[in-house]
Amino acid sequence: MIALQNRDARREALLAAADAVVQRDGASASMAAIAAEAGITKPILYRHFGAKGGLYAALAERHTDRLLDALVVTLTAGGPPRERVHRTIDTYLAVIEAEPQVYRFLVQSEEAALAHGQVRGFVRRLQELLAAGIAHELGLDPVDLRAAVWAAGIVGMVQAAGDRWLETRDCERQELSALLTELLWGAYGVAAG
Amino acid sequence: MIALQNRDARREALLAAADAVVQRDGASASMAAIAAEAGITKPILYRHFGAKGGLYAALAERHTDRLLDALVVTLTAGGPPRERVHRTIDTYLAVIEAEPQVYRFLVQSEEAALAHGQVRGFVRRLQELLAAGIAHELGLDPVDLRAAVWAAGIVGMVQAAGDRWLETRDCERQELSALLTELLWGAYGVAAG
DNA sequence: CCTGACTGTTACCGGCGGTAACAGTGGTCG
DNA sequence: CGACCACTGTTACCGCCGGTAACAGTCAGG
Repeated sequence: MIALQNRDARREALLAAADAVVQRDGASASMAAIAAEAGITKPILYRHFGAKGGLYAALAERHTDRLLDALVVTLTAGGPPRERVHRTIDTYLAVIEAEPQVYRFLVQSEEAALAHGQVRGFVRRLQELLAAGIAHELGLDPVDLRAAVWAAGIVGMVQAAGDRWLETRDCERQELSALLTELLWGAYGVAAG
Repeated sequence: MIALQNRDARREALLAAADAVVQRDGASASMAAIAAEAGITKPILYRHFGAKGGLYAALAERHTDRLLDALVVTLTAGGPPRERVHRTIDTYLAVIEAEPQVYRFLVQSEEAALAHGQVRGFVRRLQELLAAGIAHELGLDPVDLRAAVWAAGIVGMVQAAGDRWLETRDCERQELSALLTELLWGAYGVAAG
């Protein structure tokens, strides 16, 4: 039975079409639009992905895996902690700069976050990844409260600043990542006293 | 003409009904459900608020004004900067703890954020408020890039950590606000080296 | 040639946001 | 008094969405 082989290829093609539509229309892409982009009709989409959440989950997984891999690379690279953090923040910003529509889809779309109950939200996975890194670096238990809270806070910090930057574009990317690294290293506390 | 007087009272009643439905059903409250809660039908809602975004904007404004007022009070209170920041974070957490549904509505609802193009998103207003505070405290220009970026980052940090905490509830509120204040004062940088 | 699995379609369902068009009601004028 | 008018309220509809049932073509294997 060669159907299974074609099935996977088809699934990839459908995901590519969905990706194109999301990049064009934003997170409000409708199933009919995605089906039209792929040159087919809605029921085929539903046969492949179940509900809309399934498609969104599969779509999100592709991008999150890519981004998380890139972040792991920079996070686990050598060098002093501060430079490593700076490079990691910059990597994140570079990705959201290159594909803002995809990024908005990952972060804002409720469907992607609540998808299938299986693929957790992109932000959640990022927090967990960073929490593990922090716990390892500080010699804490992997499920330490401090590591988890700080990871969530740092992810939110970079994400919110990145959101704002995508809309204002009022500085160079390097400058933004430098400012955030400073903030993370206590520059605000020092300046405020 | 006493209609105008009644109009405002009616508007308040409708907002109260919408508030009740949102608190019960979350951000996915439908216009029909809100109308039913108020004992009327949909077109009346639309006559008062235009589109759904208008209602959501009005609803958001109520809560944001209350919350922003509370935050301004703690932010502008006396005391050393670190204690002030700690108290402000704790105020924010207390509010989202007391009314998580309202909070989710304010932060997650796209309608509230994009509402009418007029009432900007709650998060945006919070960022601007904090940016002004930081710029004032550090003696910077009110539109200084550093203040804007840091404000956005800090708001995102507290919000993300608060989100996570609402779901896990794995510590006391005071502990969480203390951890976030530490992070803001550079504890992570110090620990990481 | 018939059966059955697979791929594809059309046509529908219920629910949503939003609106048009009409019905009741009570003041204000000639 | 009746004609008018502004206002409040309703029902009934539109188009779009996510999701699905039911049917049509195609092709392998007995």
